[in-house]
Amino acid sequence: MATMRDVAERAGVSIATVSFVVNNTKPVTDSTRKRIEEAMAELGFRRNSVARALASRQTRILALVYPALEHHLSTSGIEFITSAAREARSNDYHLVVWPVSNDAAELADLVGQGLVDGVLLMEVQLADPRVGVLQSLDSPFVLIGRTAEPSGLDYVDIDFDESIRRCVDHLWDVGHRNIALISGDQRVPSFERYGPYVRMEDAFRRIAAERHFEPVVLNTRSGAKYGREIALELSRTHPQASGVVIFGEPTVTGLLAGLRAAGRRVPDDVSVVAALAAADIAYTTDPPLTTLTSPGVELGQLAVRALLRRLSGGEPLPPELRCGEFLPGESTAAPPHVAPSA
Amino acid sequence: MATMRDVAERAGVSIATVSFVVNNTKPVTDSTRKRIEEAMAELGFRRNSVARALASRQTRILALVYPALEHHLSTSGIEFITSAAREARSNDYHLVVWPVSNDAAELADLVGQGLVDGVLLMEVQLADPRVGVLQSLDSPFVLIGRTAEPSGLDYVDIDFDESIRRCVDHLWDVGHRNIALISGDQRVPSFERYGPYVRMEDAFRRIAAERHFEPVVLNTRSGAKYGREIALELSRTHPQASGVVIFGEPTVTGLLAGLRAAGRRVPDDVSVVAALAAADIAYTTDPPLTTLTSPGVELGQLAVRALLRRLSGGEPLPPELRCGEFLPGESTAAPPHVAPSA
DNA sequence: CTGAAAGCGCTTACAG
DNA sequence: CTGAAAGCGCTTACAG
Repeated sequence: MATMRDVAERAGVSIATVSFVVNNTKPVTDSTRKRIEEAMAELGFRRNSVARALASRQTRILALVYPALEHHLSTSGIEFITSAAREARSNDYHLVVWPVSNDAAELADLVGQGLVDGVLLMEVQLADPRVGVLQSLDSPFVLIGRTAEPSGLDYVDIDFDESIRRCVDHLWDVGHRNIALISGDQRVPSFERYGPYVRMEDAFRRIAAERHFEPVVLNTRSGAKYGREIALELSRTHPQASGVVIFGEPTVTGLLAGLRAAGRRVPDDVSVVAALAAADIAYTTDPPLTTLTSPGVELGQLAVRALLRRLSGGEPLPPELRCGEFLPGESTAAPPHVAPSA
Repeated sequence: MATMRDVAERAGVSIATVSFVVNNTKPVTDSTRKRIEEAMAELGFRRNSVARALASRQTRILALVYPALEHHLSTSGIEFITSAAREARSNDYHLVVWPVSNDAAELADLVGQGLVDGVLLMEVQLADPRVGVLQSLDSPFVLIGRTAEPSGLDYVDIDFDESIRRCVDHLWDVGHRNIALISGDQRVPSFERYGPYVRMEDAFRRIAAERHFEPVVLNTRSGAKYGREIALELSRTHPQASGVVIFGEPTVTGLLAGLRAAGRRVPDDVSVVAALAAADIAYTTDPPLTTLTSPGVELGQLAVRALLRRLSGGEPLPPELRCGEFLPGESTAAPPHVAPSA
């Protein structure tokens, strides 16, 4: 591999001047720039990114941290990663994946290596020990999600309030008055005070209060298997619930299978809205699910932008909350024995 | 951040000696080792990985290359990535994600930066231009998948032959004689001569010849939507097909929805086997799918090991072909109008 | 067993 | 506009 020294020699200039044209960081006469560019082309020069990182004190590498053991990555999680990696690349950054546990020590160890300029933190808990670690190490970071008190922190997150509102509104509008939310199970260790669960439930209760209906909230672990089980529980404990908003891609497909197994027809007996799922999910189910999609792609991009802004030393970007798209399907209809409201 | 120089000063030794204990690369007396370790602890020393990379000429970073635009990452793709990242970490390596197109120039550009010690190449085509690039750049690499002529190359791949055989055997054993394979669509540009499609179809035809049945092969783009469509096409063009082996996670769920929409019962009218899907998929469908799982986790680990072996300069690891697990579900049964063979 | 020193390939004040 | 030189924080022959 040709180095800057090789290029400089061939072009008859100093390596500093080569650096100036490679990085376009100082004015250089057209003629010497041309000589240097020719030399680079002839030698097939490629700037060594490690040497640059050491000298410039920035690696142009970002880390994506997610607790892989504890949280299965959903389709939207995948979209998020791919989107973040792509946004990073288009800014000449790299993205490393750190599937570390939700444990602060390992994260501190990794950040301490000095390999990355900043960190994207996925699956944030309301009280997340990793935030303190990052702050004390003085490492720039952006949360995907947010803590209980995120003021002053950079974050992008799903707008749970608006998301749940749209799902409930849809059910309400077609006539449902007995609406249940199926959220996640906070008793699972790494999901204690898990932001999405808490925020969805809060939003749901708030909306129920506004609308004067009795909120039914069930909690289940994530996974198709558990979705199947919760379908049975719902039918047993809340047979009157005619509309269901459910979070989690694998869980909702399990729910449909479970409802069918329990002899309950969708949407004739029960209407189901899949909240924050992939758009594709409607095609995978019968009937096609009414879906509020997850804004994974958008959040991935926004998160990287916020982090890059922070790295540039510029004015931090304001937090962003995003909602997915509402895609009507065939899993929702008027409740049984009730005429839809005009 | 404390540097080796700081540690050396505090311990009253040279930085070389500090390096020897940090890397455990030369014998050091117990007493001076102890002094150095104390100094490191007191200063909270963490070795700077960028400086090490420059000096030692290895970054200990691996790249995972996948054409994100062209190929949607499936659940097993994610399992693969997470598994690879974890195996890398447990060997003190990092994994960067390069969602680059299937285009050789961009890959050459990235590798030329010298950021990574080696490359994992996903979604390999039978004639893959990226292989030549990597060879000419002299960059160690491992294929996930393989080209038409992979001899001499390091690779890990799914054992398509055995996978398809297991799926067909299962259908055959319960009495099916009209068996169809639903594979991918090679007319889609980035899937031309895509290894998995070609190999599955070849295997299927070979098995059909052995068993003396007429192989039906349909091709469809990947995605739930297309799965739905292919269900209709299958019913129209091959109504006699009583058993179906289908590849692709989103596609199979679409197929089930489409079959139901077409009024065909699973497994009473048609038996369906999901080949190389996530184990979880059975829970998401009604009936639960009979599934041959994808060995994503195992392959991720094997691929990284093969690459690390190559980097170590040791004897290359032999290629590995892996099959998933066969998980009987409820989507397969004896064909209609035919008693199962004793 | 330990140290002095060169060097990895760049960037970046500083001078001119 | 261009160059000489220090320095980023390590590793690694080479000596002793």
